[in-house]
Amino acid sequence: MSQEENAKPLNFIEAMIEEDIKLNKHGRRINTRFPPEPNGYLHIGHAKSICLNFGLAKKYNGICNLRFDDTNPVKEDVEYVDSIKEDIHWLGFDWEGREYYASDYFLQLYEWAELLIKKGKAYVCDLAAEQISEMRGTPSVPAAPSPYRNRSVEENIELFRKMRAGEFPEGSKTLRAKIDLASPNMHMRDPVMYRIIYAEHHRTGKQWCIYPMYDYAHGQSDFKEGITHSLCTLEFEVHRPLYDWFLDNIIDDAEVNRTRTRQTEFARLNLNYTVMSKRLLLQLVKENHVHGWDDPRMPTISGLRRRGFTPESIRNFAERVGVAKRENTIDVGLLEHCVREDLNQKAQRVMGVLNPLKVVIENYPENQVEQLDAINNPEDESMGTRKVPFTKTLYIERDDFMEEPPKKFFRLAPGREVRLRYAYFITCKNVVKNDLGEITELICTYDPASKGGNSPDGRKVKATLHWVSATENVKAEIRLYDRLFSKENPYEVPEGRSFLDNINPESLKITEGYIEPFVKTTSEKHFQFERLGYFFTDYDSTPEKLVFNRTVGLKDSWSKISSSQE
RNA sequence: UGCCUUGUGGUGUAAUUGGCAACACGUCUGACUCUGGAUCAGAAGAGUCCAGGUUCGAGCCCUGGCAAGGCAGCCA
Repeated sequence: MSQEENAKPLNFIEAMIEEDIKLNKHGRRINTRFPPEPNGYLHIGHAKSICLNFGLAKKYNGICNLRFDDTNPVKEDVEYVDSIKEDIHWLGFDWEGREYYASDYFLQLYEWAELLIKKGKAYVCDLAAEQISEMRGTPSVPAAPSPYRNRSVEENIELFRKMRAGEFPEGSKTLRAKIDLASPNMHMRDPVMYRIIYAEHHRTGKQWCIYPMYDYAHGQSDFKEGITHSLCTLEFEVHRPLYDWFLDNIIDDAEVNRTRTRQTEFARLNLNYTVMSKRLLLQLVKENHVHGWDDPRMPTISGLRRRGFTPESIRNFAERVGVAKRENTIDVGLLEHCVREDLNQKAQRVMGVLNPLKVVIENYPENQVEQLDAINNPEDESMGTRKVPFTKTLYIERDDFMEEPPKKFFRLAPGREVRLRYAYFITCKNVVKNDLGEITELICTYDPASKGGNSPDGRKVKATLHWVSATENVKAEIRLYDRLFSKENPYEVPEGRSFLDNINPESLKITEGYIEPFVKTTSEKHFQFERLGYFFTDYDSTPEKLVFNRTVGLKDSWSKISSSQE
């Protein structure tokens, strides 16, 4: 551990771990786990948990397991386990072969269930789901006892074995823990441990027709793996007494129980301008509001990856949001800041014009093509330089010209001189318009002495524009992504409307752009289109048809000024 | 309604045996600049949910409120 890391304040989980280490609670052993249910794609909220669990293990010389919480075969699928593994690896973490499944422990769990039955701590209940629900009472009214609560151990064992053998129809019986019907904690009112489901499990196939509930599986799985710190989100807080109850009643060794796995809860990540629940993300996909789980507008890890986010930027983000127990909503601005910070250091610079305005340099030779030197990354000299072709007709960005420039607009205007990056100073001489009065092209002159971007007489210009040759360029499809929702809180809707009404209609704009030819010859994938933003080569991109996704725009102080002037 | 958890600048996160509330993002200045980017320098912005109490001194301790979230699936 470096001194710098040492100096950083600890979050409450780190403080707890350091205390445990000091007390030698687990013999200096630290073992965390990341326990996704394979029923959906991972999102940025999971990334926080992944960074936390794997990060803690790394920091304290421990290990972190990957464990799929696959106790509900009707919702789970291998498609999801594959994507989850890919995402974790992409984020830069490795479980080093410790890939486990709750379903690995089905037999052990079953045997422990028989143990609890024999101890008189569990019973087979014939009540239907609705009946159990009705009899459970309310937080202030105790539950009514199931009429099957006092079956003999022998009868319970026999029935439970028959459940396992497939002798009863789905939903007809459950195995319940016998705890406390009057507990103010609803989870302690004889919770269901096993239910009958005749569904094929993605790993165990048709081997089982009874499946353990989360509460009955999670703590024991942690215990089996020797997990020392079991971290989960706040909503599991009320489950902790149950987590402990099962282990307390299964394990007879007091010393083991003193030092065994313990659950600790932290607040999940929320981001504004997006939704984070798997259910809602699934709905967006199924109803085609987005183009799949990896749509670059999705807060999924695969979506962020396709958008052009880097693992480093996401890890950094997870670090900055911190870990605590209070509910929070992070500004997406922070996430965006983290990618810019990372990409600023790494991205290949390139010039591209998205909304072209034709410029003719009237005093430039007709068919001349000059190859000018351009710097690949001013933040990283080792990335070298490239050539950019300059010709008589060029494109500049329409936004970079104003016929009647307001105060503080420094760019091109009639009679004004600006620099074309890495090229020449040009002066706007004439504005050409069509019959509708729309500007169709600009007639400019250039100063041959300013080649490379500086004038020998020391003349200064106030602006530097990006540009691309109108004849020497490559066309590309540009996908301009923006926030998926136009409301900071997408759930905030008038009576009877849904979060879908808050989808930002401008979250995706597809346009065509002109990029300097270099973009076609490089193997780089992340680019900064100078003065525009960061762009990432989409999976759909081919040598014949380049496709770029806008990851995020550059910080733009002019847009602030111009919008405040309105 | 019962139980559990949480209340610190706009947003997050700190404040290690009580000792002038710190850091990041954002915002606003200014410098510099061949990206109105980056970088650098600086500023504004909370007196810690409220009310009492203990103390020389309370964000931290005590008492009483208030607010927000969670829990009543054979989901996780």
